[in-house]
Amino acid sequence: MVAIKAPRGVRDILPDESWKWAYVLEVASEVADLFGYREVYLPIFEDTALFARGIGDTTDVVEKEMYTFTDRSGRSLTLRPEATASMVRCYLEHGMQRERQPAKLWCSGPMFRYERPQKGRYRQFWQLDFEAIGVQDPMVDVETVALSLELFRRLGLSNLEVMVNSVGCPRCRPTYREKLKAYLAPHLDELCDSCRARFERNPLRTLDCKEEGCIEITQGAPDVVEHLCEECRSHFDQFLNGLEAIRASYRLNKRLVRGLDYYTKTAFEVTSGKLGAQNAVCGGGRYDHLAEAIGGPFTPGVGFAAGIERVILSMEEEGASFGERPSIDAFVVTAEASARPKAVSFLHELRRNGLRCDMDYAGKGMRGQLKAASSSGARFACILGSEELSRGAVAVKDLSSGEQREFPLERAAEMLKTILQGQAGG
RNA sequence: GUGGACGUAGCUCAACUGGUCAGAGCACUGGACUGUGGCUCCAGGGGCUGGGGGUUCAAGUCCCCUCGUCCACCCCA
Repeated sequence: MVAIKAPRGVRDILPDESWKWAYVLEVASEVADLFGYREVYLPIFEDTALFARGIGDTTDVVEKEMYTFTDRSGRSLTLRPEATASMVRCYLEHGMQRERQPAKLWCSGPMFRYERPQKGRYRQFWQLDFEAIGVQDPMVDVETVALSLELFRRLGLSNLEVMVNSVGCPRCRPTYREKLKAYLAPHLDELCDSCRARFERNPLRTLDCKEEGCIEITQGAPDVVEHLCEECRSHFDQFLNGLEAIRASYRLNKRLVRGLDYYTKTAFEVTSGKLGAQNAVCGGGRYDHLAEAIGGPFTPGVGFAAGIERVILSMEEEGASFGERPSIDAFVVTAEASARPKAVSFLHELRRNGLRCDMDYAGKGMRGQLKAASSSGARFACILGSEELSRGAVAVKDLSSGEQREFPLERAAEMLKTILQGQAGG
């Protein structure tokens, strides 16, 4: 038993799993390239005010889920709960408005939220984050959705549902908000506790409630989409037309209200039918006033984040491929311990030729070394025996067929490389 | 933060109503096979039964606390 264990809600990604992560990140990187998104590496902690102002201080994330601490100089810092605010901060800080717009950026990395852990929900979790900052064109919203769908398509996810909605803007939302409140007011005592609390602070969120009673009440509530201002209405129509144009199947979900304050106009979420309660595999939308909230000039933007843990869980549930699991080409074996220096130099030679290989360092006998070769998954065992060495040769055994041949020691690396490349090529 | 289930070797799990119950399989190590793996057989290492307290002649088994996991709520990725 180890004395100190990993804190609650965080976990180690072990080798049996890490190669799957590498695959997802590789595919994400390819798709980013394909869509013209450039990668950035952002800090994992930021000034607390960035999130408090950017995300909104009445949101659950800011109110009760942040890992906030004071550093030695007394500054309040917070482990990022999401990446969008950081991305916009990065854009503003580096004056990217001077470049061609929109700035299309992506990043990946861990996010932190203090929540009760659950399947697909951790306190440290990884996201892929894609943001297009600087323009209001609804076609960018379409491209954002298209990017997420292409990413999931390449990852082999099929059991997905895309939900879209528009949450309006600071011009039309207040009007709608009042209409909604007026509608809800007479039913106030029938709503659940949390919805009563939402009524004042964020009435739109009552639409998102899963309580039977609340769902029933909100059934007849005024419709967000019906109350959009002309600009939002037009934006939403163009967005939906764009989705039709790329033949994306989506579902209009009038109850889709994102939990972060900065969303305007487009909101969307992709859910996986293969997950449990935490089934959102990606979520995002437009945030035209986020930059202003954090002290910058008006800077529209749209983007989304995908949860890597959930993507991988869904892929496993759907039996999707993670590409080829890394393995070894050759395992070097010595018959006598005296040949070990020779083995080390041979191993080095193989590696210089690009062959993935290994040898035993645990002092096993020849039999044990071959067992190790076998369980390592190596294609070949290269056996350095005194007889072979005396003729300047190495015995190369194909571990799947059992066939064994002798190669001249100084040409073995090259010959093995040729054999392996020949197979890779066809 | 709320509710429920659970916590025995690295992993998957046994141990009737508290009484040789601390075990098996897999994995690991070694051997049968003194220079040839995968199969088989044999042997071995490894657990203060998550931690702490209590009840009892006796607790893995009952009670309390705590930590953690899982599921759901909440919320979201």
